Amino acid sequence: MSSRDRLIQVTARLIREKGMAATGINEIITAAGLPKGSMYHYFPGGKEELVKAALHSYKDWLGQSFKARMKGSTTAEQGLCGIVDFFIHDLTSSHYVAGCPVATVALESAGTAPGVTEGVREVMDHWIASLCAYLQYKGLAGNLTTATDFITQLEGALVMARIYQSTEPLERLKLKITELLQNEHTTP
Amino acid sequence: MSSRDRLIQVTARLIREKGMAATGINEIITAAGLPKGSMYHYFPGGKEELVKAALHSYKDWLGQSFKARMKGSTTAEQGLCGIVDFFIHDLTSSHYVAGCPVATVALESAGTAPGVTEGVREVMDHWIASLCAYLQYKGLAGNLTTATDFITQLEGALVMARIYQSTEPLERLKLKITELLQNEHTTP
DNA sequence: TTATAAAAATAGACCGGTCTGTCTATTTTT
DNA sequence: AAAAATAGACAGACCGGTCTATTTTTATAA
Repeated sequence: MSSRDRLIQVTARLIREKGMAATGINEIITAAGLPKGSMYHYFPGGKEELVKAALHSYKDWLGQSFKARMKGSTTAEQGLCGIVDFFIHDLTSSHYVAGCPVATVALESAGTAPGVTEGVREVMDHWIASLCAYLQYKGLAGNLTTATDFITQLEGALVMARIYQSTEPLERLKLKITELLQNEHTTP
Repeated sequence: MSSRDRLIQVTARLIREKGMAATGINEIITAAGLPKGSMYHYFPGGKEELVKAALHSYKDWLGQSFKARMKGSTTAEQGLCGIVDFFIHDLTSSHYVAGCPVATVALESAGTAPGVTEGVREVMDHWIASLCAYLQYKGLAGNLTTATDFITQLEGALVMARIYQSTEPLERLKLKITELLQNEHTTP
């Protein structure tokens, strides 16, 4: 992996675990095994640019994972269920250290760093659009609202899962998927 | 207000806006107009103890607000709607700087500071129990699950609201309250 | 193919500032 | 007089970021 990619990967992991403010530049370059010069060579914009690149990498990574789980399933219900399972696996295998890759940064930056929040928004938009395309592909009259509702509930479940160190909130979300899909295309 | 309370209030506001890691002790004491000696006099445990005290204050404050909105409403639907409206007001009047008081800290501390996460969990437990008691008071066969589901969806909506700087996620939650209550006590 | 110039990347010392936390006084209250 | 609270200097570590070399790679020309 290139030095640039290594910086992004390390940053992505650290901000996912403890957020942006608690993740230092020195910590990042030490974990990546690179000198500070390299970091500011690839990311002249400093920490903010690096964080945005890390968010961007999540956009691609999760977007791909979403598509894979969608296309590998026969029904929309199964697809959404697979996405939830994906996060269940991530949570348990990391002992609840790895939650939603962007939520922590989103809350940290909401009032203070508009540029970072914009990056978060781009990731969200991509996830929702990706999900929406899948729902339509599966023949559902799914619109952006349906996909947005699912992601919203997923975010809530991920917050609660990390607080209580339990997958129960996500298991409950899985139970509600059918109902969520049914209710959506009956309402205007 | 006592010096101790002032420290708690200031800390509560700051961690709500930008989290725990980005909020410094010096910033807190400056905003509170107190010397460092006072801070470590009241909170010998340092930053963590102060943050936990701030979380505790949120427990009381929001718990009271919840009860007030519940008792002031005729139906359970109206009560829950009032809670959502409470957050809508907080978000808009603060220009989306003030979201859920504990979510940011919850995500920041989930993997790194167990003591703080425990504080978050105590707040959540209190909110859920308070909500549950209200649902039963209103004659619903509401159990902990119903209240937990509502809070979970509220958390998700609050995250999305801050990302998109919009109250729409919360407005959509309001529309789903009736359905949420109906579905709950029909399932075992 | 080799010599050389230009560009890219690596390396880390260093800067001013801020971090949490400690410590000793001094003032205020009991 | 004793206890509580206020006051802030100070310490050692770390912060993000800048800056100058040095090494490595790439491109070009003989």
